[in-house]
Amino acid sequence: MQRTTEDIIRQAGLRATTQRKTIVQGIEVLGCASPRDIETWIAKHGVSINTVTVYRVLEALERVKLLHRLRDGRVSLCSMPDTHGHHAMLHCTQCDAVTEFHDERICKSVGAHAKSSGFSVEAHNTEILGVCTQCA
Amino acid sequence: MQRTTEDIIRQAGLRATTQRKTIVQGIEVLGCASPRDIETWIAKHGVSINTVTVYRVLEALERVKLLHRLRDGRVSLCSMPDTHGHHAMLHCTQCDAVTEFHDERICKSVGAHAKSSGFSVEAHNTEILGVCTQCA
DNA sequence: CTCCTTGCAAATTTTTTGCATGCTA
DNA sequence: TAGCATGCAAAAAATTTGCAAGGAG
Repeated sequence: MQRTTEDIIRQAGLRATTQRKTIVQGIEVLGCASPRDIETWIAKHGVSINTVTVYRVLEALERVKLLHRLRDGRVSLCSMPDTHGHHAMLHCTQCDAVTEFHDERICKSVGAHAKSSGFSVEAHNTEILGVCTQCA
Repeated sequence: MQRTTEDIIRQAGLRATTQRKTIVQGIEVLGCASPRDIETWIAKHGVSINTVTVYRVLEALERVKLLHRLRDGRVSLCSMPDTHGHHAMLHCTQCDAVTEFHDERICKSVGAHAKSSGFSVEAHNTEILGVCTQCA
């Protein structure tokens, strides 16, 4: 797992520092979290990462599209950073787990609407709130 | 227009105060805006509304589903508050105009995915970033 | 007239910046 | 090593809270 996290970060073109690996793992466990949530989670698990560092790491991860920013200000890991186009996220409001999927049909629908109104699409994503099987 | 803004607020079950009407009109003009943007816009247009009031009004409008919260923390008016289910927003990154539409196909796709993974959907919306005709 | 809203003051919390030091590639 | 990353201190900005006064229905 350690290995994998490191690879993910490297492949995105970033240096795999301890802090970055830890933060990615934290988000992975939390599902989705605010900068504060992440800092707190890390603090509870032995080490400790500076608040400023958390912000800067999130900024870096976002820049290389390794994470999604949700509407409530929290972030979640992008599980398919290489897949371009639409990303849809099923976000469980109970446990905060975020499951992502790619849907070609949604892309097409969005594209059709954009085209008919002359809108040029740069990015699009869908956030779905609800309750997952575990929590139901 | 004044009349309409008032009706929109009333129909949502809120008291139509001067501040609420002004804020709704501000967001309408701005397309999408942060609490600060709204306060600034209003200040530039004669009157002045307290920062705290802006926050509380946004909170109230959100509660009755009269506005959307975007991923960058800004808000936009919901142009179809009565339509339940999916809301898709075309957000122009140049002029900040937000055009909303409802798409049954997207709903179906989302529903299909949710069903297959046992996820119970409460709400979902799509945010599309790009450039509108006016700005292209 | 009653209850919801607003404004004001002030506390909190969140986010940003500059700079010296530390650590990856 | 060279250059990016982190920590620390502190500033700036955003958001929240309590309470008295104001306004809508």
